[in-house]
Amino acid sequence: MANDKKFVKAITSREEDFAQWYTDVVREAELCDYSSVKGCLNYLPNGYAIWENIRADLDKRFKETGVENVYLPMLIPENLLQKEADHVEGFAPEVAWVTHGGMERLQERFCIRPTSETLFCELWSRTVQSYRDLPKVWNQWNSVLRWEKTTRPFLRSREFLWQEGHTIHATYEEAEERTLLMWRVYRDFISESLAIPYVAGRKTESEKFAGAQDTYTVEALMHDGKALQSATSHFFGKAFPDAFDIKYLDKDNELKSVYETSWGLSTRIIGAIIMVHGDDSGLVLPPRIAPKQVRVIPVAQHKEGVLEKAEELLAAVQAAGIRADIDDSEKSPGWKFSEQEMLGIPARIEIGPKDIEKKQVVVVRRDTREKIVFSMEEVAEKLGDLLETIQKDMYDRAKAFLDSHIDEAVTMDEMKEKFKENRGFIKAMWCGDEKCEDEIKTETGGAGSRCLIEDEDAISDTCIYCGKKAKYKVFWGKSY
RNA sequence: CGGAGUGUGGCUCAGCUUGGUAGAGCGCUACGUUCGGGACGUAGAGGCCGCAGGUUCGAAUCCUGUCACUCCGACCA
Repeated sequence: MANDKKFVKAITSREEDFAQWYTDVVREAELCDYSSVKGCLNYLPNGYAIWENIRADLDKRFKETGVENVYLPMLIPENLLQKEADHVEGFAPEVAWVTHGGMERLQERFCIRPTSETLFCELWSRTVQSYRDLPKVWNQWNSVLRWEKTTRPFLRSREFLWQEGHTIHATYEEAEERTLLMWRVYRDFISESLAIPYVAGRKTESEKFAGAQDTYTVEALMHDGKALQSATSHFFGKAFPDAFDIKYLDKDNELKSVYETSWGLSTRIIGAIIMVHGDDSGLVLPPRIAPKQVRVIPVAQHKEGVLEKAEELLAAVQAAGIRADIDDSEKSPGWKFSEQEMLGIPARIEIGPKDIEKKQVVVVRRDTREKIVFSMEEVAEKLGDLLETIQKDMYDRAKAFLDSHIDEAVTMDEMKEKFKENRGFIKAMWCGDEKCEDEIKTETGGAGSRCLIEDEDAISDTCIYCGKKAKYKVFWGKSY
């Protein structure tokens, strides 16, 4: 009777209904709460703490490359947004407008920023005059608003948190270098800190960011076989800055154009962490960004000395530089185990009367559920290594999953068949014609071009769809 | 924006077909017993049934309108 789980609410399994599993995890791990405004989230402590850690880690990496942080307004006058044609066209359908100030209708309406290229450019057009003012390598941590029709927590919300980096440079080469550098920073961050493997490359013409000359993407593979664009770095060339008339006087006394980049990573990445690492018991967080890395769970804590010993252990673990807490609530141990697993805390320490007697503790890994017995003295010092092992194993498992979901195809029939049996990425040749790209997406039931593959040998000479001469090798996949 | 669905204590839902003034489980509070994989007992607190009209002696229930949310598509970080 003690283990009768009839009334305990379990989350939906991943195999049964992946979308429902995702929603269950988000809710049960208390990452966020649906607000009264569609598509806007209440970030709860568990979810926001993950974002804070992502932010701290990434911000450090940015600053190591010379990035400076700034903050620009949330409102953009309509005329500014209109300045770059492709950009307006790209964002117009999904911007929200502020039309009134108090009771009075505004002469010119403001849009709530969907992104801030225009504000940065307007600022630089007034302030950049000399080659001595270059480059500008700026970033801001903020939120943006896009009036999405369909929303899902973290993956697609109307307001979302992100960072948007914007830079201008004197030369084409320098700007391009920066674009590639930030792309590198994202890839390192995502694989090293989040334990998420990826495929990466340049976007096709149709998949590029509105107004960009080149867009470089980092694509992660979710457990259901769908891709998630996890970070992007854009090279704008000088079209955008020229539209805003950003000009500087060079050493040779000539007025010259600047070259621009922008790059961003959003709270969407939290969705990737959930869908890459999570399992049927809930969230599994990579130790490096987990708000709490270890939880101490006393067993039979009412018994003489248990709680004291547990507190002692917690202090020792914290002293070793590990983010740890203790669950000394009145709940049963079983409940606490499940809770710790749901929250994705990478490891727990169980300590009860039997352990104290034997001067040991039981450490349980979240990712594998493996139980390891440590002596009381060594646990604090060995935990750090264990967390690193967990981090590495999580990456390796995800990498093995990704590798086993990458395949290639030469004919459409082969491609369609492979998308049916083994979702993920399929490599195939493409002529470069947007029509073929569209048709491939339609025929495969939604597998679009994810990115170009530019460092590998061709599979064949002809486009998989039309049979004409192939220009590109491409990763195709269904995506979020 | 198309298709489908749902709005009833904090949560999940029953009640609606056939109108009579609101229920269950979980959670919450207090006390007691428990404690190595989501414990149990007893006693409590908590809801003008999404909103606005209408029909009726009487509406959670029937009618009209409206708003919101969820899921599936098309569009997007």
